[in-house]
Formats: sequence, C-alpha cells, structure tokens
Amino acid sequence: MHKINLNKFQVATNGTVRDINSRIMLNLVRRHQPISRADLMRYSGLQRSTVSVIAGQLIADRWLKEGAVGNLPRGRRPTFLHLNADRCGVIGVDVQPARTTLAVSNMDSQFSALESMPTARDASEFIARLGHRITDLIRAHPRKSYEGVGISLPGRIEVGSERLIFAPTLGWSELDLKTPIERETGLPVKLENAANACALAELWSGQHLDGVSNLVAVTVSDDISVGMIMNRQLVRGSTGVAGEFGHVSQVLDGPKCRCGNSGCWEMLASNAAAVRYYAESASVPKGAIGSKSDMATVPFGDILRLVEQGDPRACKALNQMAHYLGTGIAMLVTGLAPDVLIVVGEVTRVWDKVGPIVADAVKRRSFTHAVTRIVPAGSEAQPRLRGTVALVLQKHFSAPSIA
Amino acid sequence: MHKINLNKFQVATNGTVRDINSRIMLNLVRRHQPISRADLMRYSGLQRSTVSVIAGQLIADRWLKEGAVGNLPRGRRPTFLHLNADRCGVIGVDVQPARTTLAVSNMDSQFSALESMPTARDASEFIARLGHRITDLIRAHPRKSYEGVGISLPGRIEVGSERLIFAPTLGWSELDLKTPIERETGLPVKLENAANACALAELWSGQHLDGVSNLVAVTVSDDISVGMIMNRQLVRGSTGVAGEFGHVSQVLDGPKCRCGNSGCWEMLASNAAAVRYYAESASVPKGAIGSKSDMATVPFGDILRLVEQGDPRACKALNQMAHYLGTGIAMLVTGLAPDVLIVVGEVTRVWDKVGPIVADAVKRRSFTHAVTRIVPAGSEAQPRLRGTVALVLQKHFSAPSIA
DNA sequence: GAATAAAGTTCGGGCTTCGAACAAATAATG
DNA sequence: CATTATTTGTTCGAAGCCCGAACTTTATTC
Repeated sequence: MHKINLNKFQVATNGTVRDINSRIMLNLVRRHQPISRADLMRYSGLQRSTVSVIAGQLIADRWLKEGAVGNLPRGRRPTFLHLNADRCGVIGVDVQPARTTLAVSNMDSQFSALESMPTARDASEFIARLGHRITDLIRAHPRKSYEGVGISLPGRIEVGSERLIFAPTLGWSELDLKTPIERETGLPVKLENAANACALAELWSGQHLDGVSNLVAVTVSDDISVGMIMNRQLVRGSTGVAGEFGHVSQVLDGPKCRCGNSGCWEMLASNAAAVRYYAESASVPKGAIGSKSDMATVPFGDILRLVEQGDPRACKALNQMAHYLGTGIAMLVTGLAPDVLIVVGEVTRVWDKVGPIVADAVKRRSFTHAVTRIVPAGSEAQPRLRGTVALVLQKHFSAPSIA
Repeated sequence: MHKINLNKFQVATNGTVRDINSRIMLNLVRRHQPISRADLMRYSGLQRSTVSVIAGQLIADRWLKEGAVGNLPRGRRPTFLHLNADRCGVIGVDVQPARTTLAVSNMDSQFSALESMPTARDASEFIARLGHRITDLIRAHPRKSYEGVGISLPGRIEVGSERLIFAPTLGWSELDLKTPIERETGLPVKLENAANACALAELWSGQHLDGVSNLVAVTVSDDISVGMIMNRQLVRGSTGVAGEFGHVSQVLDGPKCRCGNSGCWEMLASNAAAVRYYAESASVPKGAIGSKSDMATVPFGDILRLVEQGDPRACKALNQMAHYLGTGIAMLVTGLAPDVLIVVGEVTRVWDKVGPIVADAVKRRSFTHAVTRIVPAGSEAQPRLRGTVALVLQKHFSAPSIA
C-alpha cells in the first residue's frame, strides 16, 4: 500500500504498460537466465506473443542476447536468452578515510579492473585526482559505453541537492562531489552512503536473498553506519541522513562523541572503540599518573591479528567491542525487524569470535518474533563496490515510479 | 527506486493504465475538491478527453459526485466534482487495555457514531462481545454499504497470517481476531498496531502533511510503540513487529522488563514509568523498610491532574518520564530522520511541560541535519480511529501494486 | 512418412490515451 | 442586439499495447 505522491507523480500511458512489462521481463531473465521465451511466458503470465515482442525489443536495445539452443524431449528447441552483461560498463568508487578503491564493472558486478589510491585529506585535491583516475581508467578499459559512476562514501548525501553532508571521518565539510566529477568524466555520477551502498548490493546481487524485502546493512569501521532497505526500497529519510544509528546513545552518559552526543553506539562498538579499549587495558594496570599519554594506539588491524594469535588483552578489547556491537544490533533487530542484517567491516575477519557474542546479546535483548538472520559480509565480496554498481544500474531494473 | 518482487508481481495490461490514472484522479479530487474537470486536466497532465472519461467512470462507480457550478470571468461555467464521502461506511475499532472504542465513519473520517465498552480480559469473550457490538452498530446506522472493519490494537499483527502476536498489555496470547469478526459481521476486517494506525492516519488525513514521505508515530501509554511510514509506505518488517523501539534498551542495565530485556525505553518513559517514579519519590523519603509495599500506585491520569495543579512531586515524576521520552525520540530522529514525528497519548495533555524537555534532549542528542518536526496529537483528533478508517480505505486510494 | 509436441510468429480485436475538432455556455464589445 | 472571444466539456479517429487464436517452424516418436 503505497500512497501516491501528488507533488511528483506521472500519469500512465500505453507506453507505461510496455515499460512495466519490459522491466519485469528483464528481471525474470536476470534471475533465471538462461531462459527461453516460452518459460518467460510461464513465469510472467504474459501471452507468448507479447513475450516475443518485448524480447525482440530488449534484444534490439542490447539488454538481452540470444544464446545457445536448448534441448527438449520433444518439439522445437528453445533459443535461450541471456542478460547482455557487457551492454555497458560502470565505474565504481569506494571512498574510505585511508584509501579509495576504483573498479570497472559490467552489468553483472564482475570487475575487470580494481585499483586504489590514497584518499587525499584535502577535498578539492581529492576531487581532481579522482577525476583523473576515472578518465584514465575509462581510457585503459575501452567499452561501447559507460552507464555512469557510482561512489560510496562514509557520509550522508542530502536528498535534494545530492551534496555530501556529514562526513566526519573524512574531515571534509559540506561538498558537491557530483558536479565536478560529472564535468570531468562526462558520465552521470551517483553518490551514496557506504552502508546504503552495501544494503543495495545485497538487495540487487545478494546470495539467496530472493524473497527478502527488509534488509539492514551495518558498516563497522572507525564509525558505524546503517543502511536500511524497507519494502524493497532504500530508506533515506527526509534529508538523507536516515540510518545514523551510529550516533544513537547506547549509554546515555557514556564517552563524549564528536557529534555532540554522549555514549554513541560508534563510540562503543567501532574499530576505534576497540583500539581505545586495548589502549586503556594497557594503561590501567600500569597505574601510571600520566596514563593517557602512555596509551599506545595500536591499529585495529593489529588487534585483529593479535586476536587471531590468541592474545588475551586483544581478545578482551574485542569482546568489549562485540558486546556493544551486539546491543546496538539488538536495537536494530527490535526496532526494524528486518529479514536479514548484514555486518560489513574488518571485524568480520574474526566473526567466529564476535558472532556468538552478538547473537547472545540479540537473543537476550529482542523477542522471538523477530527472526532476523545476522550475516557477516567478507571484504572479498566487495559489498561497497557492488553497491555502487547497483546504484548506477538500478534505474533500469527497478519498478517504474508510478507516483 | 523500487525493486520488483519476482515472487509476487503483476504484469501490466491496458486496464492497469486506467487503474493508475483513475487513482491519481481520485486523489487529486480528494486533495483539491471541489474541482472542475478542466482543473483536473491541468493538475494531472492528462488530456481533457481522458479526464472526462475517467471522471464519468468514477461518477458511475459512485466515488465522485457532481456538485455546484462554478463562476468564471469568461466562458462556460465548470461543474465541480466532489468526493462522494458517503459512498460507503467504515467501522473503526480502537482496542485499548481498559476500554475499546467503536465508531462509524464515512470516507472523510467523519464519525457519525462513537461508543465504547470495557475491554474484556478474556480474549474469546472479547471477540464475542465486539462482534455483537459491531453488528448492532451497523443495524443502528444503516448505509448503502460498509467497506470493512478496521481494528487498532496495542500489539503487533503477523504479516502473513494476520494473527495478533505480541500484545503484552492485553494479556492475550497469539490470537486470530480477523476470522471470527469477519464471520460475525460479514465484512472484511483489517488489523493494525495502534502506532502504525496513527502513522497511517497522519499520512492519509493529517493536517498540512502533503509533502511528507517519512513519518513516525509514537504512542505513549502503559507501553510505547512506534509506527513508521517510510517512502510513503508503512514499514511492518519481515514478521510485522517492526517498530518495537519501546523494547530497545535506553539504559543497558536498567529495570527488568517483562519482555526479557532490561532498561527498555517503555520501562523508562511510558505512563507506567511515571507512575513508578511518582510512587518511588514517595517511599524513598519515608525511608521505610518495607518501602515497596508502601508505594501507592496513583493512576497516570491523576499524576497529570496534579501536574496541572503544580504539584512538585508529580512534576518531578513527569520530568523524569519526559527526559527519557526525549532520549528515545532522539534515537528515532537520529536513526530514522523522518520529516515529522507524532506523539500520541495522554501525556500530550501537558505537552507545554513535556515538549521543551523532549526538544532539548533531541537537540543535544541528534545533529542538525535531521529536521524532524515533533508534534503532539491530542486525543480529540482520534488518531487511532482515523487510522482504522485509512486502513480500510487505503486500497482504493493507494498506488496499484505494480510489482 | 505421418502423428505428436513444443517454440515462436502473425494478425485481428479490444482497451487505453492522445489530439484535434466540435458543441455548449458565458462575458465583453461594437 | 448580434458578434467575438474565451473557457468548459464531449466526440471521434489514430496510435500503442496486450490478448488470444491460428499459424509456422522444428524436433521426436511410431
């Protein structure tokens, strides 16, 4: 039940019918490929004739390709249809505070190139470098056409202006990334928060997530960000900042956060929090007076390595982080009751240790009616980059906006 | 951008086009009535001829009525079209732990009858009584047709089975309310959580909420429940329990809740919490040993009356409740960033005292990018009952489900 | 070689919107 | 008072789309 938006709607014409059915067909091929026209008829419920016409149009527009001929016990052999994965390319960019990764992808999120560069501290310098890297990448990987550039960022994008707002870990102030990169590359640019990108990635190219309509992605790095898919749609809120559960207080009078609030979830459960726990556990037993300055900040990656080696101090810090990760995830499970909750970040490397603690917190703090599956997403799956591809391509595969 | 659900979609036909445009027209009339066909043409962008045909159909189906003739400086006078508010009636039921209210409404949420009965402790007894009351109500208020029965409940409705699950304040176990009431009344029955009903009410018949796509309703009584509208759609989650932020811990090791968790928001900010604060503030100064049994439980309504009279103990209890109401609302503002957050419940009677405390907490605990308006909804507006009407009628006014 | 079966194509019918022409109704103008 | 301008609302053929039946194509089986 979707209310019609009278401020921004589109009346239907005969073309709308074709548009809808065409997209349904495209999605059916995407899921069931290789598939014959006859099977498409059965899946869609459209007439054989209609399927043929639409398939013809999709082939003419290079969305589909005719492939091999099938074998049946009797009768004329079907010609299989495939998605034409190389119809167009997509440039995916994953901006993280330390490094920025660039990729060239086809329509199936298969990457034909993957490279990275340091993320410049200065925003305008970053824009200039990124623009050049993208144009170089396009020149080095020529294709018939590029559909656009998708950029994942550790920050939020304002809904109307598409400007980057609230990106504390990058240290950039409010910023227009879209216009300069579009000018430099000549391609349309789509920006999205990293957690939202991960959520989109799972929605569009997740494994075994066919029936899933409600999905939450939690990115855990030096901050914590949440992306929400509800009713098969990304939730961005009124301004674009929906999902900042990382800045919800888990402990009302906890440590002060740079956002102004206290005891924010990300102050207690991010990578930075684990680093702090580790440092604190060193200084406290020493009992030194200038304890603060004694704290050696060990990078989170090192803590993970120590955990893998069984170091008890590192394990304790990780457990503390996992505990609060669990209480925060319990909040999301209780409040949003998604089918699936995906955890993204380096911490998934030690999920065998973290997962049970999280599961326990969720079990104790949410009731049985929420049946959320909590799933770690390894970095090898490239959730952010897959999300940028979905970001660029979704307009061709999503339901046409009726209202 | 709405992903197509390949497990449950509907291909488009020529009829789909008419269906879409017809609903757009119906909504345009609803918002702008009285309105001429010519103006509908301008608002919709459809051709004059198309508008005439669709209007004729809607009049034939009794959705619209022709009304007065307008006056223009020049030219032929337009015939105005109105919504035919009495096309069908709706029975609205608002179940609350103590009392259940029933109403007869027309399509404009105008109530032509309003009565109440005690809510029976026993579920099957309640079902029997409610069924009789509804049939009596229909007999006493004869209409051409009744569209259905909408029921608001302090609990959650499972998505697939439409059974009532998780209704702790009612004390009923899992229950099928829909089937027996449908059998008794012969009308389709729709069930919904009270907070979801309030959210729907504001979405469909809220004042000055035209452009609002993201909206959160918080019902505060002996429990706290949240209803979410995101992207102009109700969010129910995978099982139907989305919105149980009342059972998210605000204080991780706070008082034990019957849900099994500790320090739940509703343990700290519900009416029951204020009652507890008031009782505790009495017993503590006494310093008695058997302090627990000394606590006189004063009903929340009495506390409100005392607050209105300026009683300091009651004010202190209310302030404590308001403080936690604020921290919880800050969580919703930060995490969901809706355009509007509506607070429903008796506590809105003293909103001049509570509102500033809530606003302060939200200001201190959420960042400037969320611009949520926090609005109290008085009980005179009957948000729950208006929600039940929206619940029954929304299928005629919402966008047809394409996929 | 004929019968059977399945895939894919062709074509007329019905529905919908579009767009231009038309009819109806009213005020301003000479 | 008749004419003109203007606006509302209707009529009707054209174009686009899906449906459904009939047809063609291509294979296996008897």
